[in-house]
Amino acid sequence: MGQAGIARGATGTAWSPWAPLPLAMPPDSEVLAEILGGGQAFRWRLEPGGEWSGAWSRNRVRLRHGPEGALEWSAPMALAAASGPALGDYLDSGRDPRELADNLPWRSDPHLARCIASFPGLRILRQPLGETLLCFLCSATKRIVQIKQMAALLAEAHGSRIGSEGEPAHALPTWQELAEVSEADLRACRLGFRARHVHLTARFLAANPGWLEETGGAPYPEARQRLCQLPGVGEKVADCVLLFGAGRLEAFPVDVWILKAMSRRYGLEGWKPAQVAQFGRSHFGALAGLAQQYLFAWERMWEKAESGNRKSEKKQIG
DNA sequence: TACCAGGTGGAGT
DNA sequence: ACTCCACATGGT
Repeated sequence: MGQAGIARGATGTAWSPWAPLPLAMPPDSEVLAEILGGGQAFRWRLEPGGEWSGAWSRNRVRLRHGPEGALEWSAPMALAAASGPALGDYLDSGRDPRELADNLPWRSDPHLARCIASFPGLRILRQPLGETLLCFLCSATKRIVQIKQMAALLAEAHGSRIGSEGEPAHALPTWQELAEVSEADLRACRLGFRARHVHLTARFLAANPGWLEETGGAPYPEARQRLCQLPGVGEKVADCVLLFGAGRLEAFPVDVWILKAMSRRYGLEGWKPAQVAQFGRSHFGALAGLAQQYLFAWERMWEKAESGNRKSEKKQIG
């Protein structure tokens, strides 16, 4: 594959040659895993070869580390011309994550400083608004791997094909497409009680064209309020949609991990989610959502390490 | 086997 | 306004 020309995978899909992806502060493999697989997006998977394959809108790409820690991308030949710019936009390549993080109040917040240092180059993705809404409607009381599974089933069953073959080969269904899908068929995608929310939201959005796009452009408080009118969307999901699907970095989603983090690291024991959200926006400021992602990543890493420690203790004692 | 997962909505105080 | 709980499903 070193020579010029196209690569052909085992499935027969022709992929463009690997091309460099210019990125300030490219993430190492751990941080890349946090960006693509850490709960912002649910359409990426780590292939056996070590590269990531993902899909959004009508795009499909593969991503891997090249020489010097830089990132390289490849896409199905027919889509490759559009995929480069699209991937740059998706990864917010125009911004330097170090500069963004430097505008967080880490100087007066030792825990935040520690989180930022642990995930250098962490980025907030710029995902399509509709897809972000769909995935986070599915997210309620589910683990990330399960949300990925639901998204994959929805795409396969109800999304249009992207490119020719290989995985993931289907786009997520649009809201127009979802409006034609019965609640029972959504349940068949293992959505459980979330199927009703997706179904009702789809009917609403199909009946109100432009509503979602208008919401994405509205000022934060109004956008949040509008999203919360959708069935299945509460304050947490609304904030995730605005943060990951509309680039609204002031949104501060509060899930169980952030509740733990704010309780353990900031002493906010027993605080309600709405109170924590208010605290987060005011303490972390205009980039609160970025701070949130650092806290989220750090807390999950910490708990994983903690459970690992307990296991090895048990081993030694028993 | 219980308990938990990037929660929300409705009912009852 | 606040508290409690059902809601589907799969993993530990």
